[in-house]
Amino acid sequence: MPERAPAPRPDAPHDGEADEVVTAVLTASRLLVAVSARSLASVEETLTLPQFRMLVVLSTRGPMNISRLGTHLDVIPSTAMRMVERLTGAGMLERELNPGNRREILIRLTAEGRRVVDAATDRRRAEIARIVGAMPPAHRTALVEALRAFSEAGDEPPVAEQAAPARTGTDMRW
Amino acid sequence: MPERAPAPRPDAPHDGEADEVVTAVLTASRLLVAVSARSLASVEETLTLPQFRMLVVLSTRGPMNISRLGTHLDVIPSTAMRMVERLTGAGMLERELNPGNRREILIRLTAEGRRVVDAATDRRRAEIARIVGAMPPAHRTALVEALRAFSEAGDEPPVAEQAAPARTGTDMRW
DNA sequence: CGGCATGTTTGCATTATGCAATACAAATCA
DNA sequence: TGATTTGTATTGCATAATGCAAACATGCCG
Repeated sequence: MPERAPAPRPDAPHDGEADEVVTAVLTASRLLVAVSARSLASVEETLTLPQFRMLVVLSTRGPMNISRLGTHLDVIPSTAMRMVERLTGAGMLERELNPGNRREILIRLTAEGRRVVDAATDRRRAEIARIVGAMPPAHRTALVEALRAFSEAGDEPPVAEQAAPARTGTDMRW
Repeated sequence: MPERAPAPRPDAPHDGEADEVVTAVLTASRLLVAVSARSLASVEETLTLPQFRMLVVLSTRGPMNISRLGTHLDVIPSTAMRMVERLTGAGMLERELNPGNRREILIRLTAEGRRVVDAATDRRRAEIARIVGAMPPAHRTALVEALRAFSEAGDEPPVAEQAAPARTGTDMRW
């Protein structure tokens, strides 16, 4: 392993307070992942997380071709291809020949696919809402603002070293 | 300890404020997962996320047998078995025959395995710290408290099977 | 038309996973 | 103590997710 020096290090290594924040974030992120997995499992036992992500992309962005679909999921076309085949076989997707361009094929959700997405999404939001509901109300508002600030701060393109698409063990990126 | 609702309603009401919180949480969670994937990829291209999780479990909980290891990762023994084989082949794990009980085998990290875990963990904490550092300081403290309340509200482990946190806190797992 | 770019498929290899069956070892029972 | 049951590890078999490279198909240009 190349001990490549990490480019971004704009902050002091061991600041007690910063450590506290980082730990809080990491802990919360673990909970969030667990919630997602649970919600999905409760709706569709046979659906994997990558498959669910594909349905979600099609649901929120509308029909698109295999390559673009793969791009949204950070996988190469061949992977997207096989996933589409499986989900088509499961009745959740359908392929539509694009009349204007015969080398592209539009992939779209079927009614069944949309049903699954909606059910899982509702379930996840409900689970998160349940957890939030168990928080002291004062913390709820603080959470919204703090998370917004956090998301905003993290939105910036990852400093340097963005070039590599970074090999994908990257599952569960709902 | 906050007044965590003893009987959380299984169905959450969809009032505007709750929706806001849920949306903020979902948005932040996407960012967190992306950060995790990036950090791992930047340290070890050949390591998958499940493999990394296995190393982390062994790092934070110490050596254990295949079955328990699988339990911590939510996979069945055969899956854990094969993962151990691969990671052993990669020089990150080693098997130790248990003298007191010949039907169990202890799996432990090698120095190389520990190095990988530490590097990836440091990298991830650094990335999060970078994001947090870009937040207004006032929001930082609010974030800690709010996330703690959130994690606590959602911490409903089936059993209390967590031993004392062996090392430097933060058993963030993946 | 001929080459280049864009998209889709296939072939091949590896990892992750679950289920079922097997092989041992330890514990329990009759 | 010998037979049965239980706990672990391991192997066989099957499917999904992935990447890379190569084979095709189609659209565009000069």
